[in-house]
Amino acid sequence: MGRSPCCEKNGLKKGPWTAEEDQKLIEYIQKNGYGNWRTLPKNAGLQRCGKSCRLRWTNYLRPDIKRGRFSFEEEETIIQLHSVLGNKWSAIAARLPGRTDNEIKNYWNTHIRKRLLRMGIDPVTHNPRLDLLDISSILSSSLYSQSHTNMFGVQPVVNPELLRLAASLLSSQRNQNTTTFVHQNGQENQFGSPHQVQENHLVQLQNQDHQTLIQEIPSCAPLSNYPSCVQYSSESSQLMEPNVDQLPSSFSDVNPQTCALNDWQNNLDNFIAIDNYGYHQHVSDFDFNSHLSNLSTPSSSPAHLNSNSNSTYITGSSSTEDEREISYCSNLFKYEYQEILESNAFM
DNA sequence: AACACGGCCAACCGCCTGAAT
DNA sequence: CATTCAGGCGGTTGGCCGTGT
Repeated sequence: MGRSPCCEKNGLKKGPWTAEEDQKLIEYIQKNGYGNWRTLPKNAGLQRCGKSCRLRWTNYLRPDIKRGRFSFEEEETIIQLHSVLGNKWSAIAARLPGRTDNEIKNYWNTHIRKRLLRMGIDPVTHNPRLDLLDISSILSSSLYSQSHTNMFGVQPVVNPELLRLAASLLSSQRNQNTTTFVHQNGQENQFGSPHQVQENHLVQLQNQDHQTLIQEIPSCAPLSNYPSCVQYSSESSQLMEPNVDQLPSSFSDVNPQTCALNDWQNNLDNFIAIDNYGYHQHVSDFDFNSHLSNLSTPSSSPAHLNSNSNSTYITGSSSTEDEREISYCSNLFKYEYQEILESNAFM
């Protein structure tokens, strides 16, 4: 009934491959190609099962394998694809040339997953972690304490617990498969369920009269729950739909060591930043230096916000992890912006 | 120096799918 | 239709290695 396990035979070696075994496998495949993995080990003189040979070749010995650390762009791609595809590692790997499903899976589990958890994001759903919701704390903090600070080291202007409660309530509404975004001019738009690619982004803003406004901003962004940026209307003290015409013309390319912020600097008044905890702050009020010093570990040199005649940028951390974290936050802003444009949701 | 601990990742395991018989 | 097989996939494991005590 069915097939028997391929490694059932006695005498077949398991465990780490030796250099000699690798050489035998490489030489055989270079000479004969790889077609029948079951007969390959015998023909190649290897005491391994075919499956072990195939895995060794596809995950390690293949000449087109890209070794070394994942680039920032690769990491972004993985997160984006995972938010759509889930744990379909092979499908994700198919879009990352030179990377194997095994490598991506390992990298997800050891790096990205932990990073998202640290940021309060559920790595499965890519939504804010509602398991952190504590009803009692919500009830006892209806007037949110201004002493809270967020990951950027600044005081938030909204209550994150309330945000999560609102998210929970809206989540139940979403089960009806549609949500409504109220347009600035009163027109209503309908959007699909949260698990569709057209994701909705919950935005909450507390105005100067401490009245809480809750709206949903569609973003067409798998990353819409990551630190993001939408336009803020100071006239009405309400969060309005982004006016695409007033968004920065471009965001400079970001590399792990230098994050150009000049576009932000020129448009700060038009934006409100929202981190993944739901904290809001005018971009102009963001204490980037404070945020960067928080990211820096004692063993690394502190990162700095620098300026020259052309741009403002982040530099200085000797820790690769810090650099990645810095560019991560910055690049996520960029993503949100690009996806707003691409979605045509507001046009 | 010795030990404990945790992170990382190559490799394995079990299951699934589709093709061949 | 049932069985067998090869290959693929995702989850899990075990050992290596760096770091902290």
